[in-house]
Amino acid sequence: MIAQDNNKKDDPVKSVKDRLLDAAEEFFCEHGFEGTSVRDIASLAGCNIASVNYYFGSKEKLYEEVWRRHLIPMRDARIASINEVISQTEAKPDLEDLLNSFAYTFVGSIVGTVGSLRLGKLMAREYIDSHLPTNMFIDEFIMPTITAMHSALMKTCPDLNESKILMVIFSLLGQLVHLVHVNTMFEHSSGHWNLPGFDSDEVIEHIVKFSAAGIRAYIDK
Amino acid sequence: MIAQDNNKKDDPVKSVKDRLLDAAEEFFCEHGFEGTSVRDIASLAGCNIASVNYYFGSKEKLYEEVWRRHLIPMRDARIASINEVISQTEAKPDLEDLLNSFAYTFVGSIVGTVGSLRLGKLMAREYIDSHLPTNMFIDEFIMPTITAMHSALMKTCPDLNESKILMVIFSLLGQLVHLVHVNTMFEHSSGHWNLPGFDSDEVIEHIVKFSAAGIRAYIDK
DNA sequence: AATTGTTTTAAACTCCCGTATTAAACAGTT
DNA sequence: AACTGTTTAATACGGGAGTTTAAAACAATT
Repeated sequence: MIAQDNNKKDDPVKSVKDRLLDAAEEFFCEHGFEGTSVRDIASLAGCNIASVNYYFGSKEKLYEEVWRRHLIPMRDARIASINEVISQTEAKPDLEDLLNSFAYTFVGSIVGTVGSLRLGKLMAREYIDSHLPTNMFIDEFIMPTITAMHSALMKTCPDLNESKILMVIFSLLGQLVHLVHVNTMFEHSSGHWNLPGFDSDEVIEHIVKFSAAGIRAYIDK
Repeated sequence: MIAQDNNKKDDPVKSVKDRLLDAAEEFFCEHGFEGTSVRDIASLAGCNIASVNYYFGSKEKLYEEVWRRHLIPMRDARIASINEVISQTEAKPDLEDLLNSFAYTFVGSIVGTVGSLRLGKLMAREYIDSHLPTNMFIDEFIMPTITAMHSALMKTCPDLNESKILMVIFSLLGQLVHLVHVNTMFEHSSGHWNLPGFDSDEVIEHIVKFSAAGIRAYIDK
């Protein structure tokens, strides 16, 4: 038998279905939906081409499965990190605590571990052209997170005009998404333009300070 | 001869090369590089498939040409808007003026006119998986803009620690890029989740106020 | 009018795609 | 051991991709 390099067939513990999901995730994140073939996936998973259709029915269904594996846990982790801060105390929670907790969970669930690092790219791709069922990404993922942050901010900053809350969430998300993008870009650049001293923790610390000041600009007046 | 609908063959003033560039831009923005075929482009331009290779050599080269048409003007407009503010007065320029001018130029050059609206999508796609020559996007476009903004901020906020300047530029760009992304998303959503009162001008006004406060958090201490 | 160089055309070429088919290998039960 | 349902395997199918080719159409010059 010809040796098959660079695949995951030898992993004895994972089932074919899981190996397919892992391989699909890697390829979808790296090259997008249209950019990856079921042959690529099957080859990396170390199994036959027909397995994709056998286990998932189609390439689209496999893509959706890849998403569902992480979508719900990510969303729940973010919402939980929000609720954790605002339920710690009966009194008004600290703004910096809320921002810090949310920022770390937001970025950490994407770039934290090596295995889920690529999810940032997957998210960004889905932003632009969706291959998921209609608005599943927005409705089941983005909106619940925004809603949780919305009520948390109302409790943390009672004096903040409600019409401005969406704005500050917008700014916060913009910075965090940008951080994820930059992180994923660095992963694949040839490295000749890596910014000096670009440390994720440092950037998060900055985002918290920067955003807290931005939010308070609407309060202190 | 069979009538060819929905193409631009009838435009008498534009050359085949320009029609190809227009058609390619439309398709590349809408469906991405891998998502569009040279047959689509040629059909929309109202010319033969072989014309793409005849005039541009390859699909990749055509894509690069599409970029170059807008890359340089956009970059120059942004840098000019920065320099305009800081050269208006011999004294220290106003921070809000700088941010406001840059923000409007940044967003306006992408979503301002109908014709260049799609550039937001093109940018967003290029962020994720580049089909341009290595780092052409970063080196020729992003970096010069950051550098111009860097020196402008140094002049506007002399007390701002230089190590923090990159951070605040990061935050500013993150919010602006996010605004562009959201704008492009709304363009193609089914509209059932359009945020109430999401007005670009209002958001820019917010970003300026939010960011100015964030920047001053590093100064007033 | 003939010639030359350029542009446009239709068709073919080669390659890879997602999926379907069919049979072989396997695992568990009787 | 034979049967049964599940999983893997090799292969074929129809289609679309980017590119190339060679001839036709055109334009300009002599």
